[in-house]
Amino acid sequence: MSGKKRQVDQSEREAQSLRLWLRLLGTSRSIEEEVSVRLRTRFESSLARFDLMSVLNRFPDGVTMSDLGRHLRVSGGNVTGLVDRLEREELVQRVAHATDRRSSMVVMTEHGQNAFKQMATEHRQWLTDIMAGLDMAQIDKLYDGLDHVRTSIAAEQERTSRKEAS
Amino acid sequence: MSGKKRQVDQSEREAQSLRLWLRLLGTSRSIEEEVSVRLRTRFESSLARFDLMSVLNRFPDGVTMSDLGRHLRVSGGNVTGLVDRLEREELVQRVAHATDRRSSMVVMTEHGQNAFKQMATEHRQWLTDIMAGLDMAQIDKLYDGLDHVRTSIAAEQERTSRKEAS
DNA sequence: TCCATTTACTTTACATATAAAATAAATGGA
DNA sequence: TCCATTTATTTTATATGTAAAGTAAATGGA
Repeated sequence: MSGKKRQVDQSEREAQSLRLWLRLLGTSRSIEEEVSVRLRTRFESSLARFDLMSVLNRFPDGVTMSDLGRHLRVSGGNVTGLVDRLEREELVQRVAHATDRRSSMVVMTEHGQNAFKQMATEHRQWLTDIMAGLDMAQIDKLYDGLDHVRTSIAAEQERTSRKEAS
Repeated sequence: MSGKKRQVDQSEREAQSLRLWLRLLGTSRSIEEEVSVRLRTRFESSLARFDLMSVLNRFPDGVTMSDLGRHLRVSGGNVTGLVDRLEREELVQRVAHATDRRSSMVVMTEHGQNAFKQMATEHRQWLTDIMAGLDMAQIDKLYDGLDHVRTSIAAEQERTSRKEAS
């Protein structure tokens, strides 16, 4: 009878995994949507632009286009378009690279820095408001739980890439 | 001195809320990317298409364009484009509404149903593999934690909409 | 030095997303 | 019945995303 039991467990595990994923995706999209709407209505901006400016804020000396793509985990073509539009609004600027003529360093303009500071302050408050129903212990537990998922994804990707290589 | 203590707590709460959001977003995007890549390479499909077909699978008698938009939480224009492309590949079909000439019912074709069944089976297994590092108790706890966030978002949206109305 | 290869970035074609305007049909009073 | 309003969908303009091809510069041996 233990064969049957294992089958039921496996099916239950699959159902639970799927349910967790759908809840995770739904929660994440709800917050993304809420934050997107606020960035648009308050600042005529977007998550993509805010994320890009966050990276530039962390590296005041500038970041190359390709490093931007790596930090944001998006393609080079995407970075080109985002920087083009932010540059048109004079929030960021491409600066010639000192030694590599293929490369450009992207930096925030002073206008960009001021705009980002305002956005970051409000953004922080929005997230605090959104999480207001959880106490600090719950937040910590959830954070740790998500960290387990992160580790588990990495392990699965490791398994998959090893299988593909063979 | 309790004023100072409260300030520190508040700042700590903001930092934790932001950290949780960044982890939630990162985890969700990692899985989305993993699933997207697999849907593309295995089935030449995408999350958007899979989600749309999931709704049609739940409602075998068909769903109107506007109901599709509501279920998927996307705009009408987006639904039009997705259904156009799926219809071109004969995975779904627009059928005239029985009584409302403005409306069309979208249904899956038999080809679409077969394709969806295959995708759903593998999709379920992918998520199980991705969550393989967590035991069932951890999955349940995480699910409950995310449910708290869901409730908290709803409460915040309630607060915001009440404020805007006044 | 020369050149094959790699690296950095842009361009192109396309999918997916929104908001806003357009179109057409249904609906609910006066 | 008539018409103002609402509802259902599409169209348009634009942003954001990818993959793949193209361009130009750097790099690392022979």
